[in-house]
Amino acid sequence: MSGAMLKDALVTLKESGVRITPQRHAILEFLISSECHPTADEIYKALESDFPNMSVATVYNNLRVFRNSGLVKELTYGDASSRFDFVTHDHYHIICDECGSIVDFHHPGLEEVERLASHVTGFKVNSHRLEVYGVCPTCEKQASKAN
Amino acid sequence: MSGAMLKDALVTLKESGVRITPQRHAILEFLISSECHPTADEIYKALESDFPNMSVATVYNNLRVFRNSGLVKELTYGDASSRFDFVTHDHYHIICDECGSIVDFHHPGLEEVERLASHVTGFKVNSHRLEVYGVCPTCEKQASKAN
DNA sequence: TACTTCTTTATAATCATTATAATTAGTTTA
DNA sequence: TAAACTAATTATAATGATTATAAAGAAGTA
Repeated sequence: MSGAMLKDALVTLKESGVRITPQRHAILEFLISSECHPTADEIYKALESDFPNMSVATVYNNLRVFRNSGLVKELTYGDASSRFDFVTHDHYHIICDECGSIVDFHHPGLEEVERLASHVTGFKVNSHRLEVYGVCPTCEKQASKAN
Repeated sequence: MSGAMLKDALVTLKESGVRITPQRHAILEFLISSECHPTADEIYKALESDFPNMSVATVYNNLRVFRNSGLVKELTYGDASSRFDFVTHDHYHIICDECGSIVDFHHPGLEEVERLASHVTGFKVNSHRLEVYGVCPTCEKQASKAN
């Protein structure tokens, strides 16, 4: 399960010539075990006790390394902090407009949309990004209580 | 065409109690006539000659006003500047990984995906965001020339 | 062990966006 | 139309995420 995922990730890195440092190991491990798509700062804070001297720059640098190796996806939100998601199987995100919580859901890939887009625009398609927005059950409950 | 769109937009604003200032008029007009999803700064620079004293804050403030009125959509990209898109009919965007250019394309709404996401997660769905990424014909051509 | 190279750290810089306070300008009402 | 009220604009400073830089440290290699 998650142990194997970590091992695979480390192999992938090594094969592309990236050194495995304790910091990289810890960041990867935290990302894999994390359920909540952390920000760079959350990772930094979570590892503070184990790595009191680690710099925020190290977190950012390594997240970029992981992203370039295809191990990690960056979820961007304008002015707010990016969130980082360890890539496992394909999934999409649904995001609460009220509290910002992110939940995974699975759906077959949208190849048909990619094909149409490519056909209409002449682009060579690489990937797509899909997010659904709404109100999570918790916030929905609180809203109905308030009324 | 675009004249009517501007008029409609002004009516919408007035009806929701938003004052029509020369700056707002100009920003809206520029957004509607623009084909290229400008950033706040691009709008600011484009209107500099007509409004030499206008502040960047004014551009940001008004883009937020327009967004809250549903006239404008904000396209966010992590660290980079947001881009702003006057809402006409529903369309999606395809974005070049090389040069960043954004092209519109039309596709029926993804209600089926929204339904599934809602069913699986228990969220009440409000909206979704879909973007396709790839390489535009221009960049593709340059790449093949380089080889 | 010495050397080269990559990584980390600490810190400063950058840049988009927002907050603040003072001034100006729409809008309303007498 | 003019005073009065309120919202909008301006100029500027502040914020906060991310990146650049340079020096110090650690990993891999001969």
